Formats: sequence, C-alpha cells, structure tokens
Amino acid sequence: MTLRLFFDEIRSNVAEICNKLGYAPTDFDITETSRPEFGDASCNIGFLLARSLKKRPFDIAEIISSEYNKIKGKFVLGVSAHDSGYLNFTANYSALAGHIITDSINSDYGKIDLGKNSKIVVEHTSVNPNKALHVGHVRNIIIGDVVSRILQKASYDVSVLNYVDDSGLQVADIIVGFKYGGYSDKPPEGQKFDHYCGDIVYVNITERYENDKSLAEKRTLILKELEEGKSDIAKFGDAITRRVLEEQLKTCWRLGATYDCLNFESQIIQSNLWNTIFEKMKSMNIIELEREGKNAGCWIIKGESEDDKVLVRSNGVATYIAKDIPYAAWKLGILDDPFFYKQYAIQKNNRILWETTLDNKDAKLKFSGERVITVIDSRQSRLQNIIKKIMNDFKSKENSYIHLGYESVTLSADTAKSLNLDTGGKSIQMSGRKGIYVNADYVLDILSAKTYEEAKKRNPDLDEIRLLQISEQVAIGALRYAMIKQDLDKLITFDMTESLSLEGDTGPYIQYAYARAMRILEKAEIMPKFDVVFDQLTSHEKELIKTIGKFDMQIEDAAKNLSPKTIAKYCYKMAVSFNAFYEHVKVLTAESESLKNTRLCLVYSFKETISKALHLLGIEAPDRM
RNA sequence: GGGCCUGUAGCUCAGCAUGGAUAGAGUGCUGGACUUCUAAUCCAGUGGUCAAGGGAUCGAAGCCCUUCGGGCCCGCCA
Repeated sequence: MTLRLFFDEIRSNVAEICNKLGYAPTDFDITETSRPEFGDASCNIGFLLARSLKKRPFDIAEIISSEYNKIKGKFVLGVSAHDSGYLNFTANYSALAGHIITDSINSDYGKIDLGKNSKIVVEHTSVNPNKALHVGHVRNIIIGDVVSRILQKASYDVSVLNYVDDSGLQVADIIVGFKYGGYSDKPPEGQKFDHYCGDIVYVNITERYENDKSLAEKRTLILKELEEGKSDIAKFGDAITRRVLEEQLKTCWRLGATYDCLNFESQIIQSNLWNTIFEKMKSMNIIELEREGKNAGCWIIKGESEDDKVLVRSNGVATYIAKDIPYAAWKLGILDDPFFYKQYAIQKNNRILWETTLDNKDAKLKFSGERVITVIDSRQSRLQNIIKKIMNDFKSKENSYIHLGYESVTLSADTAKSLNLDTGGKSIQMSGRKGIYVNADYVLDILSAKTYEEAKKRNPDLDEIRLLQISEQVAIGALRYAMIKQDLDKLITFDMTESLSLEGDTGPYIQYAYARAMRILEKAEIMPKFDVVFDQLTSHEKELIKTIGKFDMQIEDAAKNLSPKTIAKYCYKMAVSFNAFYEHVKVLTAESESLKNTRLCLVYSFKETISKALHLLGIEAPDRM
C-alpha cells in the first residue's frame, strides 16, 4: 500500500471521533500540508463545523486533537491544532516507509482499479496522409499516447485508434501534383516520402492553384474519384497515402507512440455506414429537413446557442462533418461492425497494429468501447460538440463521447524568422498548406545531435552505439515532456532554441535523476535487503518516501481528469526530491553498513517508481547520460 | 454579432474542479558549492496591486456579475 494508508487512517479516525463527540457528519478533507512545518497532512474539519458548533475552528481542532491523541493509530505520530484552525498530522515514517518501499518494487505498483477493465477507445494522431508530422501534430500524439497509458494503468481496457483521412481534399491535392503538376512520385535521394509530399508537392501545388484554374478543377474531380474508390486514380491515391502513412508511423513510433488499429476513411465511405446513421438520426428526430431560409432543402442539426449546421446539402450530398458521424458511432459500437481486420505491423513493444478491411476473409475483432475519447485540437470544438451531442443521444448517456481538446502549437517569432517569415515579433499559427511549420523529425534530429555532444563530453568511455541510444532517448524525453507539462488549454509557442534547453523543469532533468540513481546501484554492487526498519530518517529521505508513496493517488487524479500534465508534474517532483536527497545524503559512504543498505533501498525504490512514472509519459530513461 | 479558451514574478508556467495557514516552480539576474554516489545537479538571494472593478462569504488567486486585454472558432469547403 501507499501513502493512502496514512490518509485513510486519519479520515476514518477523525470521522469516528466526530461521531463520538456527537458532531454532525461533514465532508471534511484530508490534504497534504502547504508547508513542511505543519506536518504531513491537515484536516479542515474545524472550519466546516465552526458555524454549527458556534466555536472557533481552532477550538474544534483542539478538541479533536486531544481525542485523537488518545488513539493515535499505526501511521500517525503526532496530532496538533494550529492557530489557523487546521488540524495537523505528522506521519510515522518508520511505520509507513516499510509499506511504501516494499510495495514500490512490485511491477504493478501504482495500478488502480478505476476502469474495472471496461473498454475505452482513445483516438489520436489522425494526421492527413499527405505530409510529414510537424510539432503541432506531436502535441496531439503525445497527449493521446500518455492519456491511453494512464487509462491502462487505471485498469481500463484501452484501444488506441488512428484515423486515416485518405479520401479528403488534402490527399487530392498531392494526387493533382503527381498526375497533373509534373511531380515525380519518387522523392529526391535521402528525403523521406512524407517530407517530400508535404514540403514540396503539397505546398507548391496549393500555390499554383492561384494562377491555374484548370489545376484547381482537377482537384475537385480527383476528390470525387477518391470518394467513389473504384477508379485507377483512387487506386493510385491509395498507394500514395499508404506510402505517406508508413513514413508518418515511423515518426510516431520513434516518438514512442503505438496504436491498435488504423481506420481508413475510404472504407467507412464504402461500407455505407452513413445511410444507416442518416436513417437513425431521422427516426430519432435528431436532424430535420429545413423548409425555408438559407438552408432550405438541407438536412440540418439545430444549433442550441450557435447557428444550425448543415449535414446534407440540398443536392443530397453529405458534408464533411457528416463523414465523421458514422465513424464516431462505430467507435462507440452503436452500429453493426462492417469491417474486418488484418495485421498491419508488429510494433516495437510487440503490440500488433491492425487495419480495417472490407474483405470478409480477414479476421473479426472488436475495437469499439463504452466510452470514446477523441483527441483533437480545440479549433474543432464546434464540430466535436455536434458529434458529441448526437452520440450522447444515441447512447442516451452523457459523457460516452469525450472530445479531449487542447490549444494548438504556434511558432515563435524567432523560429518563424528561421523559415524566412517576418511576423513582426508575434508568434504565428502553423499551416501545412502554406509551408509554415517545423517537422517533428527535424526537431528530434537537432535535439538528438545536441544531446549526443553533451553525453559524449560527460561519458568519454561509452561507445558510439550507446551514445546514440542515450541521445535519442534524451531527445525524445525532452520533446515529449515539453509537449505534456503544461495544461491542455495553454497555447504552446514552440521555439527551436528554447526547446534545446535541457536544464530545469525538463525531461532530461528527470532522466538525469534516474541515471544518478542507477549509478549508485551499479557501484553498490549488491542488491539491497528490504526487510529493514526505516528509522532515523532525514527530512530528505522522508520527503522522497512520501513522494514515492503518492504515485497511485496521482494516477487516480490524472485518469479521472484526463490530465497527462499531472503525471509530468509528479515525475518532476520525484526528480526534485531525489536530487535533494542525492546532494545531501551519502549512500555509498554511509556511516554504517545498515544505513547504507537502508539508503540503497530508497534509491532502488526511487528508480523503480520513477521509471514506471516516466513510462506513463512514454519517456525512457538511460542508465548513463 | 455569437460561441469556446485565456490573463498569477522580467519571461514560461503550477495552484482554481473541492474557498482556509506567510501565493509556488522553472528560467533570468546576483552570489556560493565539483580531489566526493556524474555540476544535465544543489544551496542562498532577487523578483507578485494573482488583468481591473463590484458581489456573496467569518475568509477569495479560486465562486458569481461587469469591464478590459490576448488567442481560436462560426461555409450547402474539407
């Protein structure tokens, strides 16, 4: 068990005392203290009862404190009332530490049973397969990946989906480029195909539409063929998007993200799910046929506080948002599944990646869930809200469809300048179409190169392969952490120079703490013995134990609130606690063998826990760096 | 015009859901600590009318209202 033991014990004892004293039951909190001099936990019961008992919070705290001192309990060392009105508790670390330390070395330490093994779907990435991933996409991938890891740890049965919009306008653009724009479908030597499609073909063909109307007309025709899916153009489009997708996935995998299934939009269109959904919406009166006004003849969904939204045009053709509805319904398992599944790849972590097919010789599997989380940036909020409303009607349940939105990533003025854009000192929105972006692979390469130099300087004895491995891990740690540490509703202004910083509140800082711990364990040359009594602990050791003991509570918080940042903050807190311990408490040169063993237990427990926490962030920590 | 988000230290951000103790980090700047388990570290100092105003409360950075600043979205495009 964990620090929960301590909190739970206090909670039940305080409740019991209140009951004994005849106080009305209250919803009091047991929280961590705001400062160490107040002890380890505090209770606000004094404030809550002050009015009804007509007493000062302090007096109430004092009464409870004196009662509490009679029973004490296993994990509480001291209780006291503070002038402010709080009831404060000090933990009995020699009792707690043993539980926390021995538990922390179990492989499922931190696991909680929030999900009770229920099926949940997380969709993320879903980048149009006509370009390479840029840093904006990276935020989406990392948020989705981390959320799915957290949910898994919270005992949800998670399916991760990546939606491939292989029949949209953006794909049509590059097909125009290949078929009518004179671009070869072979990239120049040394350039990844996704980079070539995005950086050269897409950007240039979009620019050429301005002066070449016939080219722009071709695009409409090609879009139609892609949607119909039978022609040679459609087959060519399929081949191209699959080549781009393959390259995009390499970047995703490099970042440490993995998936369960790829869903192709073209197949959703061909499966005719739309008709089923359309009829269902009609019969449930979710949509209506507009008789008059600007939308006359269209099937619309009524806006509550916003304008009505057209789902089917007056010519009978469904709009863009309509394409998303069958997919959303499929994710929730509302429809009979028309798809079959075949293996696309086996990923690094041995997780099989499946893809949808319409070939009934392939396997039947299930990737839908009771709840669905769709990770898309908040510019899509309006459309996502419409889908959410429809899905909740279908399910007749709130919150079965969740749009996990986040603010986008913009480029700093300096970084924009490096792309030859003068923004007048302001940051700028990225745009694939206009070529305003920084590719993810590029950022990783630069970061990795810088880290390589650092690692080599510090570890002259390590060989080339090891150094490359370390620099790749640190580069990914730096980027992932930077994308996850702030709240989802904060805009990230990406600056190339700033992203190279490896100090302070960064991924590498945390990885470094792990490497330090590993070095101590390596040099100790013995496995610590865990059947020891943890007494005479210094404040740094207590702090470290306390932080280790909070892991499962942090996971609960993160899973309930779908807040990946919570785990990032926790990892940072762990590293800070360990670094303070490292600087102030000697392990290998401890005064006695038993003290050395006790401290080794702590170091071991730390490295076990931080690696599990970092794993939730998808960050690997090197043994040396 | 309507909708969503946001405003806390020079800069980047925690804290806000669930109000309560002297508002915290990182970075920057100033100084200090490597013959020591890796200084990608640690320690100290510096730095705040919590955008502004009002309200409810014993008590507000947090809740309610108003105003102001910033970002994004609002097509029978995708």
